[in-house]
Amino acid sequence: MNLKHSKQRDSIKEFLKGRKDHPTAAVVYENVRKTIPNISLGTVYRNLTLLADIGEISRIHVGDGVDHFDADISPHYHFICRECGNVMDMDMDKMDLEKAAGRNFCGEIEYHTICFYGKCEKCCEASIQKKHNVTLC
Amino acid sequence: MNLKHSKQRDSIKEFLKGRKDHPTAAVVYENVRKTIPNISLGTVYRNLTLLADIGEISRIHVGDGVDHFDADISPHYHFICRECGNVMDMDMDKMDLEKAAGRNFCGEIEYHTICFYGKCEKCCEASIQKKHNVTLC
DNA sequence: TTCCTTGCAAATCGTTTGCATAATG
DNA sequence: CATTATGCAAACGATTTGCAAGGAA
Repeated sequence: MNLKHSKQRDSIKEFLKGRKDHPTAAVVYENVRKTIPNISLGTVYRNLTLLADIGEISRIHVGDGVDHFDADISPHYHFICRECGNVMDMDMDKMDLEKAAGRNFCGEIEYHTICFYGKCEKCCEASIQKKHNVTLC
Repeated sequence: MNLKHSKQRDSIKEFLKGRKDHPTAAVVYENVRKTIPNISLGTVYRNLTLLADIGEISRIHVGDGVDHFDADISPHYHFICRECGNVMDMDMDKMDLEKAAGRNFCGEIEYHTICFYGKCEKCCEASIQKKHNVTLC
């Protein structure tokens, strides 16, 4: 399978590279549409799938029923805010868990993912503000 | 909201308790149907969602596009075979990752999930058999 | 009787796909 | 030219929901 260039794919890649959050296909679509107004959702999905398949981006499952995409393919973990749904990168080293996991396991472990869930900084502040009716700086 | 008894919900719970794999709603439906032939898929979904919401079972997202359910609500990690799709429990201690994760993170971490991906024992054996055209005992 | 639960079918949501046309190399 | 990519719309699979009827407290 030989790839050919397309401005649609380039725009999708470029948009994704400029984001540190983890946009869904719908978000990618809405944004790339500003540059290429007649791009179709199908094209966005096709390219995201293709880019993920060839390893240029990664597809993230966080359990909210929607796929998220990430231009950062270096190994890292994610945090998902249960309040606002935001998906963010965790600033922590990749753990050497596969050796420990393999101790009681017959089979081949290829990789692992970790998702942390809770309340993000913004949502923590928001709930404090709401509770005490104050504005934090 | 007060719960009332129903044989449908009881059957769903009982079926789930008897399984160590992590059935999907469709699998639960197919099996509970053997006992209650006219149960509807909607009822299965409604009850699985309810049971998960009240914490009697847990809903697992492994990234295959389908929700899995688990009667074992004790903290543990999962392995997903990329060949056959099976979801199995990992026999390893829960890691104390949240302290390390919280070091560079402002916000509240409530819990975390880990999924290991690879090839399960069965699928490993199957590919060896295929490669060497032998039958392992 | 109250109101929770069900079965059924239709609706919804995210994603994929078929097809004719356009763009790339 | 051969082949890949696109837009569009229809199809799809998993899950949810509205509603009238049934069942538990």
